Amino acid sequence: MNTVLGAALSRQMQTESMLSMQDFEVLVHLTDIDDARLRVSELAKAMRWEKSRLSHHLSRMEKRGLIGREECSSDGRGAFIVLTPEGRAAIEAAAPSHVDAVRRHFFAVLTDDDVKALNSIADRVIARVEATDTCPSE
Amino acid sequence: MNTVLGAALSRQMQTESMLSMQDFEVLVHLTDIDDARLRVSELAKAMRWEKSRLSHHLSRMEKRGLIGREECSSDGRGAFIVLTPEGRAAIEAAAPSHVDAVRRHFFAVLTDDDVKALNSIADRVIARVEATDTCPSE
DNA sequence: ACGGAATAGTTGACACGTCATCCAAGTTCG
DNA sequence: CGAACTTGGATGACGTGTCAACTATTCCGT
Repeated sequence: MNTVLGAALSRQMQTESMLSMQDFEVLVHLTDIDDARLRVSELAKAMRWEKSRLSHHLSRMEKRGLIGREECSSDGRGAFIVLTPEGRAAIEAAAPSHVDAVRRHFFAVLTDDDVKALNSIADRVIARVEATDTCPSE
Repeated sequence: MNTVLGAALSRQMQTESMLSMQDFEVLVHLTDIDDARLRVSELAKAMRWEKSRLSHHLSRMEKRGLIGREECSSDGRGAFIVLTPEGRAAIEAAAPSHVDAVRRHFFAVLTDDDVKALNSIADRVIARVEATDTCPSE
Protein backbone atom coordinates (compact mmCIF):
# COMPACT_ATOMS: atom_id res chain seq x y z
CA MET A 1 0.00 0.00 0.00
CA ASN A 2 2.71 2.29 1.06
CA THR A 3 4.71 1.78 -2.08
CA VAL A 4 1.82 2.05 -4.45
CA LEU A 5 0.25 5.06 -2.78
CA GLY A 6 3.51 6.92 -2.41
CA ALA A 7 4.39 6.34 -6.03
CA ALA A 8 1.04 7.59 -7.22
CA LEU A 9 1.18 10.73 -5.11
CA SER A 10 4.70 11.66 -6.02
CA ARG A 11 4.11 11.07 -9.68
CA GLN A 12 1.11 13.33 -9.51
CA MET A 13 2.97 16.10 -7.75
CA GLN A 14 5.98 15.82 -10.01
CA THR A 15 4.04 16.07 -13.22
CA GLU A 16 1.61 18.75 -12.09
CA SER A 17 3.82 20.99 -10.00
CA MET A 18 7.45 20.16 -10.76
CA LEU A 19 7.98 19.42 -7.08
CA SER A 20 9.01 16.20 -5.42
CA MET A 21 7.27 15.07 -2.27
CA GLN A 22 10.39 16.01 -0.39
CA ASP A 23 10.43 19.50 -1.79
CA PHE A 24 6.82 19.76 -0.76
CA GLU A 25 7.51 18.59 2.77
CA VAL A 26 10.25 21.14 3.20
CA LEU A 27 8.07 23.91 1.90
CA VAL A 28 5.19 22.87 4.14
CA HIS A 29 7.36 23.06 7.20
CA LEU A 30 8.59 26.47 6.17
CA THR A 31 5.14 27.89 5.58
CA ASP A 32 3.90 26.41 8.83
CA ILE A 33 5.84 28.92 10.84
CA ASP A 34 5.15 32.61 11.00
CA ASP A 35 8.23 34.30 9.65
CA ALA A 36 9.22 31.49 7.27
CA ARG A 37 12.69 31.42 8.73
CA LEU A 38 14.06 28.35 10.40
CA ARG A 39 17.34 26.96 11.64
CA VAL A 40 18.47 23.89 9.75
CA SER A 41 18.47 21.67 12.82
CA GLU A 42 14.99 22.74 13.85
CA LEU A 43 13.79 21.86 10.43
CA ALA A 44 15.59 18.54 10.49
CA LYS A 45 14.10 17.61 13.82
CA ALA A 46 10.62 18.65 12.76
CA MET A 47 10.86 16.58 9.61
CA ARG A 48 12.65 13.63 11.19
CA TRP A 49 15.33 13.94 8.52
CA GLU A 50 19.03 13.50 8.93
CA LYS A 51 20.93 16.76 8.90
CA SER A 52 23.01 15.61 6.01
CA ARG A 53 20.04 14.70 3.90
CA LEU A 54 18.42 18.00 4.63
CA SER A 55 21.57 19.91 3.83
CA HIS A 56 21.91 18.21 0.47
CA HIS A 57 18.28 18.76 -0.30
CA LEU A 58 18.39 22.40 0.70
CA SER A 59 21.34 22.94 -1.62
CA ARG A 60 19.35 21.58 -4.51
CA MET A 61 16.29 23.63 -3.58
CA GLU A 62 18.42 26.73 -3.22
CA LYS A 63 19.81 26.16 -6.67
CA ARG A 64 16.26 26.11 -7.98
CA GLY A 65 15.38 29.29 -6.13
CA LEU A 66 12.78 27.75 -3.82
CA ILE A 67 14.56 28.64 -0.59
CA GLY A 68 17.43 30.78 0.52
CA ARG A 69 20.05 30.67 3.27
CA GLU A 70 20.80 33.51 5.62
CA GLU A 71 23.57 33.88 8.15
CA CYS A 72 22.66 33.71 11.78
CA SER A 73 24.13 36.53 13.81
CA SER A 74 23.51 35.06 17.25
CA ASP A 75 25.22 31.76 16.43
CA GLY A 76 28.09 32.00 14.00
CA ARG A 77 27.80 28.38 12.97
CA GLY A 78 24.15 28.44 12.14
CA ALA A 79 22.13 29.24 9.10
CA PHE A 80 18.56 30.28 8.65
CA ILE A 81 16.50 28.81 5.89
CA VAL A 82 14.04 31.22 4.36
CA LEU A 83 11.21 30.69 1.96
CA THR A 84 11.60 32.70 -1.22
CA PRO A 85 8.63 34.18 -3.08
CA GLU A 86 9.14 31.50 -5.73
CA GLY A 87 9.02 28.83 -3.05
CA ARG A 88 5.80 30.23 -1.65
CA ALA A 89 4.27 30.42 -5.08
CA ALA A 90 5.28 26.84 -5.78
CA ILE A 91 3.68 25.38 -2.71
CA GLU A 92 0.55 27.42 -3.07
CA ALA A 93 0.20 26.11 -6.58
CA ALA A 94 0.88 22.52 -5.58
CA ALA A 95 -1.09 22.16 -2.38
CA PRO A 96 -4.70 22.05 -3.56
CA SER A 97 -4.28 19.30 -6.08
CA HIS A 98 -2.09 17.34 -3.72
CA VAL A 99 -4.69 17.49 -1.01
CA ASP A 100 -7.24 16.45 -3.52
CA ALA A 101 -5.12 13.50 -4.65
CA VAL A 102 -4.70 12.31 -1.09
CA ARG A 103 -8.42 12.52 -0.58
CA ARG A 104 -9.19 10.64 -3.76
CA HIS A 105 -6.57 7.92 -3.39
CA PHE A 106 -6.66 7.43 0.32
CA PHE A 107 -9.42 8.89 2.42
CA ALA A 108 -12.09 8.16 -0.15
CA VAL A 109 -11.90 4.45 0.63
CA LEU A 110 -11.59 4.79 4.42
CA THR A 111 -14.30 4.95 7.04
CA ASP A 112 -13.96 7.06 10.15
CA ASP A 113 -13.19 3.92 12.09
CA ASP A 114 -10.44 3.05 9.65
CA VAL A 115 -8.86 6.41 10.20
CA LYS A 116 -9.07 6.05 13.96
CA ALA A 117 -7.61 2.57 13.79
CA LEU A 118 -4.75 3.71 11.58
CA ASN A 119 -3.95 6.59 13.87
CA SER A 120 -3.82 4.36 16.85
CA ILE A 121 -1.69 1.78 15.09
CA ALA A 122 0.76 4.33 13.81
CA ASP A 123 1.12 5.90 17.23
CA ARG A 124 1.90 2.57 18.82
CA VAL A 125 4.35 1.45 16.16
CA ILE A 126 6.24 4.72 16.18
CA ALA A 127 6.45 4.73 19.94
CA ARG A 128 7.67 1.16 19.89
CA VAL A 129 10.30 1.70 17.24
CA GLU A 130 11.61 4.87 18.80
CA ALA A 131 11.70 3.23 22.21
CA THR A 132 13.75 0.20 21.17
CA ASP A 133 15.77 2.22 18.73
CA THR A 134 17.19 4.95 20.87
CA CYS A 135 17.52 3.99 24.47
CA PRO A 136 17.56 0.51 25.69
CA SER A 137 18.85 -2.92 26.45
CA GLU A 138 19.37 -4.19 22.93
CA MET B 1 4.96 5.23 10.82
CA ASN B 2 6.05 4.11 7.44
CA THR B 3 9.15 6.24 7.48
CA VAL B 4 10.17 5.37 10.98
CA LEU B 5 9.48 1.67 10.66
CA GLY B 6 11.15 1.35 7.30
CA ALA B 7 14.23 3.16 8.50
CA ALA B 8 14.53 0.93 11.55
CA LEU B 9 14.14 -2.27 9.57
CA SER B 10 16.56 -1.35 6.85
CA ARG B 11 19.16 -0.15 9.32
CA GLN B 12 18.87 -3.43 11.14
CA MET B 13 19.27 -5.50 8.00
CA GLN B 14 22.12 -3.40 6.73
CA THR B 15 24.18 -3.63 9.87
CA GLU B 16 23.47 -7.28 10.61
CA SER B 17 23.51 -8.81 7.17
CA MET B 18 25.11 -6.35 4.77
CA LEU B 19 21.95 -6.41 2.68
CA SER B 20 19.60 -3.61 1.82
CA MET B 21 15.87 -4.16 1.97
CA GLN B 22 15.85 -4.14 -1.79
CA ASP B 23 18.50 -6.82 -2.01
CA PHE B 24 16.43 -8.83 0.40
CA GLU B 25 13.26 -8.45 -1.62
CA VAL B 26 14.98 -9.61 -4.76
CA LEU B 27 16.43 -12.62 -3.02
CA VAL B 28 13.08 -13.50 -1.48
CA HIS B 29 11.42 -13.54 -4.87
CA LEU B 30 14.17 -15.70 -6.26
CA THR B 31 14.01 -18.26 -3.48
CA ASP B 32 10.24 -18.35 -3.69
CA ILE B 33 10.38 -20.23 -6.95
CA ASP B 34 11.62 -23.75 -7.40
CA ASP B 35 14.58 -23.53 -9.72
CA ALA B 36 15.68 -20.06 -8.62
CA ARG B 37 15.70 -18.88 -12.23
CA LEU B 38 13.49 -16.08 -13.42
CA ARG B 39 13.09 -13.82 -16.39
CA VAL B 40 13.77 -10.19 -15.59
CA SER B 41 10.29 -9.05 -16.56
CA GLU B 42 8.60 -11.72 -14.49
CA LEU B 43 10.62 -10.60 -11.53
CA ALA B 44 9.82 -6.97 -12.21
CA LYS B 45 6.13 -7.65 -12.38
CA ALA B 46 6.16 -9.76 -9.24
CA MET B 47 7.97 -7.05 -7.32
CA ARG B 48 6.05 -4.13 -8.81
CA TRP B 49 9.38 -2.59 -9.80
CA GLU B 50 10.23 -0.74 -12.95
CA LYS B 51 12.33 -2.78 -15.31
CA SER B 52 15.01 -0.14 -15.31
CA ARG B 53 15.26 -0.04 -11.57
CA LEU B 54 15.48 -3.79 -11.43
CA SER B 55 18.09 -3.90 -14.12
CA HIS B 56 20.28 -1.41 -12.28
CA HIS B 57 19.82 -3.24 -9.04
CA LEU B 58 20.60 -6.60 -10.56
CA SER B 59 23.82 -5.20 -11.97
CA ARG B 60 24.87 -4.12 -8.52
CA MET B 61 23.89 -7.44 -7.01
CA GLU B 62 25.69 -9.32 -9.73
CA LYS B 63 28.82 -7.34 -9.02
CA ARG B 64 28.57 -8.48 -5.42
CA GLY B 65 28.06 -12.09 -6.43
CA LEU B 66 24.55 -12.47 -5.06
CA ILE B 67 22.91 -13.31 -8.35
CA GLY B 68 23.96 -14.21 -11.87
CA ARG B 69 22.62 -13.70 -15.36
CA GLU B 70 22.18 -16.47 -17.89
CA GLU B 71 21.26 -16.24 -21.55
CA CYS B 72 17.86 -17.43 -22.57
CA SER B 73 17.94 -19.77 -25.54
CA SER B 74 14.26 -19.66 -26.40
CA ASP B 75 14.15 -15.87 -26.58
CA GLY B 76 17.36 -14.29 -27.74
CA ARG B 77 16.57 -10.97 -26.07
CA GLY B 78 15.88 -12.35 -22.66
CA ALA B 79 17.97 -13.10 -19.63
CA PHE B 80 17.47 -15.41 -16.74
CA ILE B 81 18.34 -14.29 -13.26
CA VAL B 82 19.73 -17.02 -11.08
CA LEU B 83 20.44 -17.17 -7.40
CA THR B 84 24.05 -17.92 -6.62
CA PRO B 85 25.12 -19.99 -3.62
CA GLU B 86 26.36 -16.77 -2.05
CA GLY B 87 22.97 -15.22 -2.60
CA ARG B 88 21.22 -18.14 -1.01
CA ALA B 89 23.57 -18.07 1.93
CA ALA B 90 23.02 -14.34 2.36
CA ILE B 91 19.26 -14.55 2.53
CA GLU B 92 19.28 -17.55 4.79
CA ALA B 93 21.50 -15.66 7.15
CA ALA B 94 19.41 -12.52 7.02
CA ALA B 95 15.88 -13.86 7.15
CA PRO B 96 15.50 -14.98 10.76
CA SER B 97 16.60 -11.77 12.37
CA HIS B 98 14.61 -9.73 9.89
CA VAL B 99 11.46 -11.67 10.67
CA ASP B 100 12.19 -11.19 14.31
CA ALA B 101 12.66 -7.45 13.86
CA VAL B 102 9.35 -7.15 12.04
CA ARG B 103 7.67 -9.05 14.83
CA ARG B 104 9.23 -6.93 17.53
CA HIS B 105 8.74 -3.56 15.89
CA PHE B 106 5.41 -4.10 14.26
CA PHE B 107 3.28 -7.09 15.14
CA ALA B 108 4.13 -6.93 18.79
CA VAL B 109 2.01 -3.83 19.22
CA LEU B 110 -0.89 -4.95 17.01
CA THR B 111 -3.97 -6.91 17.94
CA ASP B 112 -5.56 -9.41 15.57
CA ASP B 113 -8.21 -6.86 14.80
CA ASP B 114 -5.56 -4.30 13.93
CA VAL B 115 -4.01 -6.69 11.47
CA LYS B 116 -7.37 -7.44 9.88
CA ALA B 117 -8.17 -3.76 9.64
CA LEU B 118 -4.82 -2.98 8.07
CA ASN B 119 -5.20 -5.72 5.53
CA SER B 120 -8.58 -4.50 4.54
CA ILE B 121 -7.43 -0.90 4.30
CA ALA B 122 -4.40 -1.76 2.24
CA ASP B 123 -6.44 -3.86 -0.16
CA ARG B 124 -8.89 -1.06 -0.72
CA VAL B 125 -6.26 1.65 -1.16
CA ILE B 126 -4.21 -0.40 -3.59
CA ALA B 127 -7.25 -1.29 -5.64
CA ARG B 128 -8.27 2.33 -5.70
CA VAL B 129 -4.89 3.67 -6.73
CA GLU B 130 -4.36 1.07 -9.40
CA ALA B 131 -7.84 1.64 -10.75
CA THR B 132 -7.54 5.39 -11.15
CA ASP B 133 -3.91 5.17 -12.16
CA THR B 134 -4.01 2.84 -15.10
CA CYS B 135 -7.29 2.82 -16.93
CA PRO B 136 -9.73 5.57 -16.64
CA SER B 137 -11.21 8.92 -17.34
CA GLU B 138 -8.43 11.11 -16.03
C1' DA C 1 41.80 32.20 29.79
C1' DC C 2 42.64 27.91 27.51
C1' DG C 3 42.11 23.26 25.79
C1' DG C 4 38.97 19.62 25.04
C1' DA C 5 34.27 18.32 24.05
C1' DA C 6 29.91 19.14 21.96
C1' DT C 7 27.15 21.39 18.18
C1' DA C 8 25.79 23.37 13.49
C1' DG C 9 26.25 22.54 9.21
C1' DT C 10 28.70 21.08 4.78
C1' DT C 11 31.00 17.91 1.76
C1' DG C 12 32.37 13.69 -0.85
C1' DA C 13 31.84 9.06 -1.98
C1' DC C 14 28.86 5.85 -3.07
C1' DA C 15 24.20 3.22 -3.33
C1' DC C 16 19.72 3.89 -5.11
C1' DG C 17 15.47 5.42 -8.31
C1' DT C 18 13.56 7.56 -12.49
C1' DC C 19 13.33 9.03 -16.98
C1' DA C 20 14.45 9.03 -21.62
C1' DT C 21 16.91 6.58 -24.87
C1' DC C 22 18.86 2.86 -27.19
C1' DC C 23 19.52 -1.74 -29.20
C1' DA C 24 18.63 -6.19 -30.51
C1' DA C 25 15.47 -9.84 -31.09
C1' DG C 26 10.68 -10.98 -32.23
C1' DT C 27 6.01 -9.95 -34.54
C1' DT C 28 2.80 -8.31 -38.01
C1' DC C 29 1.25 -7.48 -42.27
C1' DG C 30 1.67 -5.81 -47.12
C1' DC D 1 10.47 -11.50 -48.07
C1' DG D 2 10.91 -6.93 -45.90
C1' DA D 3 9.45 -2.54 -43.58
C1' DA D 4 6.95 -0.96 -39.47
C1' DC D 5 6.13 -2.00 -34.83
C1' DT D 6 6.54 -4.17 -30.37
C1' DT D 7 9.05 -6.20 -26.57
C1' DG D 8 13.02 -7.52 -23.31
C1' DG D 9 16.36 -5.50 -21.37
C1' DA D 10 20.55 -2.37 -20.70
C1' DT D 11 22.53 2.25 -20.26
C1' DG D 12 23.51 7.20 -19.14
C1' DA D 13 22.24 11.29 -16.98
C1' DC D 14 20.63 13.17 -13.18
C1' DG D 15 18.16 13.71 -8.63
C1' DT D 16 18.09 11.61 -4.13
C1' DG D 17 19.64 9.20 0.57
C1' DT D 18 23.31 7.52 3.74
C1' DC D 19 27.54 7.30 5.97
C1' DA D 20 31.74 9.04 7.37
C1' DA D 21 34.74 12.73 7.57
C1' DC D 22 35.47 17.56 7.95
C1' DT D 23 35.29 22.77 9.36
C1' DA D 24 33.98 26.24 12.21
C1' DT D 25 31.94 27.82 16.27
C1' DT D 26 30.37 27.57 20.95
C1' DC D 27 30.39 25.49 25.56
C1' DC D 28 32.46 23.99 29.70
C1' DG D 29 35.62 22.59 33.26
C1' DT D 30 39.70 23.65 35.45
